[in-house]
Amino acid sequence: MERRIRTYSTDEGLVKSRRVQLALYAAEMFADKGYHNTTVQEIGDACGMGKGTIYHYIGTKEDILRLIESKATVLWEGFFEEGLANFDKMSATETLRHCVEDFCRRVDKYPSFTRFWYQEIRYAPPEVQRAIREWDTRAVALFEKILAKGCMSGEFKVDDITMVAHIIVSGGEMWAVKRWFLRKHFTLKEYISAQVKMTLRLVCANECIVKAG
Amino acid sequence: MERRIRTYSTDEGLVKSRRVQLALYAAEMFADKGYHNTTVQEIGDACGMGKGTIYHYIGTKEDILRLIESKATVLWEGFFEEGLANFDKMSATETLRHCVEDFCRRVDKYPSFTRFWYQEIRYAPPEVQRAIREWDTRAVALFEKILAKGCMSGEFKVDDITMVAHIIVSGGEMWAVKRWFLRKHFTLKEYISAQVKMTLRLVCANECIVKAG
Amino acid sequence: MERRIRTYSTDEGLVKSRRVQLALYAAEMFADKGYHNTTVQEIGDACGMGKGTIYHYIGTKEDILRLIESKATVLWEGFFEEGLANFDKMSATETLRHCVEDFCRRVDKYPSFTRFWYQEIRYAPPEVQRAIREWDTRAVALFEKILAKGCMSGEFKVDDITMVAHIIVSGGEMWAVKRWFLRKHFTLKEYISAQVKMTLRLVCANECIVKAG
Amino acid sequence: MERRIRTYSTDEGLVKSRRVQLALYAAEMFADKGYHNTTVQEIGDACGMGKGTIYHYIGTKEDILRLIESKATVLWEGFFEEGLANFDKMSATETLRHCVEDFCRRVDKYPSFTRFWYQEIRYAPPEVQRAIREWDTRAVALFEKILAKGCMSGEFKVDDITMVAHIIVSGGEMWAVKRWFLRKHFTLKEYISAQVKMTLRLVCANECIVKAG
DNA sequence: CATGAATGAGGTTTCATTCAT
DNA sequence: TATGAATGAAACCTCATTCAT
Repeated sequence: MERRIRTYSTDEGLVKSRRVQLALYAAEMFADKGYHNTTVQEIGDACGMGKGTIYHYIGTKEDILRLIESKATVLWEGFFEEGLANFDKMSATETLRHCVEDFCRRVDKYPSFTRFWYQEIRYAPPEVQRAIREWDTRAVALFEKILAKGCMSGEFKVDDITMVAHIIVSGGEMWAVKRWFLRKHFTLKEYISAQVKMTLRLVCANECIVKAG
Repeated sequence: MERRIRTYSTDEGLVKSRRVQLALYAAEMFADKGYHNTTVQEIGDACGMGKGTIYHYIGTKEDILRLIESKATVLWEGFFEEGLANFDKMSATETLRHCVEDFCRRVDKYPSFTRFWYQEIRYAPPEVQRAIREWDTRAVALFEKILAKGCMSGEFKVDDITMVAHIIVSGGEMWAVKRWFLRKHFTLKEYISAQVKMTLRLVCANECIVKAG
Repeated sequence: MERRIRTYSTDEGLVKSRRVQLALYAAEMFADKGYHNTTVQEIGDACGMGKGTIYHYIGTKEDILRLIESKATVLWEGFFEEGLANFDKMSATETLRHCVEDFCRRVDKYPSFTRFWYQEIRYAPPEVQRAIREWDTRAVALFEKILAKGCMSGEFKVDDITMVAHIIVSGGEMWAVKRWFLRKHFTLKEYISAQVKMTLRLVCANECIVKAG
Repeated sequence: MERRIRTYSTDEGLVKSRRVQLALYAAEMFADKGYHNTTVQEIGDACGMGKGTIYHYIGTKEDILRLIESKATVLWEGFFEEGLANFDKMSATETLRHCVEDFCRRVDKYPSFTRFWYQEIRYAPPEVQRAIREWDTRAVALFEKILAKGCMSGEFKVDDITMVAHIIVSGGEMWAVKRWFLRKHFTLKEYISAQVKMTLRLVCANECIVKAG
């Protein structure tokens, strides 16, 4: 997707590095002030680029949204692969714990990305919206797989796999989205451990007796 | 807060009704297209008001955000009171179930409010941001109270009350925020029942054995 | 063509009058300073409209070119009809004389239109280019018809009708295009009479003997 | 005029050749797309020069217009001299025929010069405008001289020498300016022969009887 | 000498807001 | 009271020009 963005430069390395710079600063600023409250000028100031320079590496302000989206690859690099890599050697419980932790840590590492996608997605062009939701869906799908395996092995007992997977993913994302609240009460470590605990409680086989339903 | 918004009209009833109209239509439109992609003109068209007329009842486009926030009272009307009203007559479990259900239904009734607050809050003036978060915090506090009571009565066993309350609230809100995903998999009824089930599982006293944490 | 131009106004009469105003002033300015040396601001100043007001009646600066083209109808109104109306009552010679005169006078009345089309046509969108050339072609065709009739009646003797028609039309247009030169040497009256004389000389039946060819 | 254009180079030969290159390519491009739709970048691409290199040989984009004008010398090289050189040996008719032909051929050889001067002259600085019109005026003057001689010798009979000279020159220029029309109907050879014929008809001594004037 | 990355002035366009009717 | 025509501030974007390499 990034390939199609206009540039006046032919130095591929430079283009790449400038775009990374732009995406990083802009994601931060968009998450903080919103896409429409951030001018190209300001982004330029933040990156130490002139307004005109920016337009050597993008064609449109909207393209910055594309850049940010394409930086998601960095954020998720290895997440989906690693999660499943050791599937055989580890128990489902271990895998789940590992993935929940990893997921939360990644969210914490680039919180602006998550906030961005919750908040600014509407201003992005449709392909970007689709792409971002795709990531989300993939994450849910990963956890579905893990849960399914755990159920088959008898480690887990889950009524609705999709629902639990969704809760896990949303739970991780909240760390970025509801920062203002969560940071007041938890450290990252605490939050992660709570998420893990909660998750395991939701899936553990010897279910507590729920009196009504 | 709404009191301070400029109006050229002296007919209080008219002011009120016009503002309700504005808030309703605008909330919808902002949730759909975003604050900055919705022009005053369009809002006027949607409400059947001329652009000029709108400015008889507000001073600034931003004021519409204030109106929307103050309409939240309608959304939450009775929620906090009812939740606690029958505290004595009902068990904590019953109260919890009731409140989770009620919460989800309210989110479902005006999804644009929730989406609005997740997505457009950044464009609102600080007092409005604070006010909106206040609602959120109040909801969390309500569930904290319920959980605390349940713990004291021995019905529940919860490690971290705040965390669970937060999960409940976020879970409800997700119904509006992740519509695009959840509607594909669940009806409102299913979602609510899953939320309730999950919640109870998280708090039930005869806990499942979690191996690590 | 004008129909498709964006406007925010619904008052059709107003739209029309504003657009006429714009077209007139802009044609003048474009002919004088060129499309690209004339800012929308300046056009606004000239018409006594604010920059923003202009954009209530057009969507794009380019649209002004469309407006100008569509004002050509006014310039040519009646030209093609009248020319042929009295075809039966008048001799071909009389008709020719009349049309040449009329053509020159029209060019003189709105010289900026002709200069515009010689000079700025390249900046106009393709449909406008086509439309303008269409007018030119129609004018040539009119003279072709007159010449053909004269030839049949024996009044004229013309080798290449198209060529002569082209010369007549270009000759008239030059009055606007080469103003800077022609005005130094001729008045409009003189120019017209010279054009007529030249034309008749080119078509008269008792041809002079051209010694070589 | 060209002398005054800034250069950072001291190698006069290089400067000259670079400028010729620039003028040729740019004239073409300006005639095709217009001065303002042609970027310095594009001119550089066309000539195989870097954008920066161009600015070693000119000071301003406008200077390219100066270069183009000064390349007109090439176009007209010999035209004025040759025309009059054999004035004594040839009849006025022969001279006239020769010059009309030569004029048309030169227009055809570098049509972009003519189109350029009809269309982009307004974007050129005043001295250039004056210079270009000077060429035009010189051409008219040349034909005036020829016509005058022919009148004196009795070969021609012309009412208004200036007018006829103007018609000849414009007629030649039209071959470049109204290409889109003329090429559909004539080859260069046909056009030239028609121009010659027409010219001779306009000046021949045993005039046809024109009934009015 | 040649290059192209960087710059910012200046243009177009949008849209919240005012104000006369 | 209701309207929408008028406005201009402020945003995006282009591109001539400079300058370090």
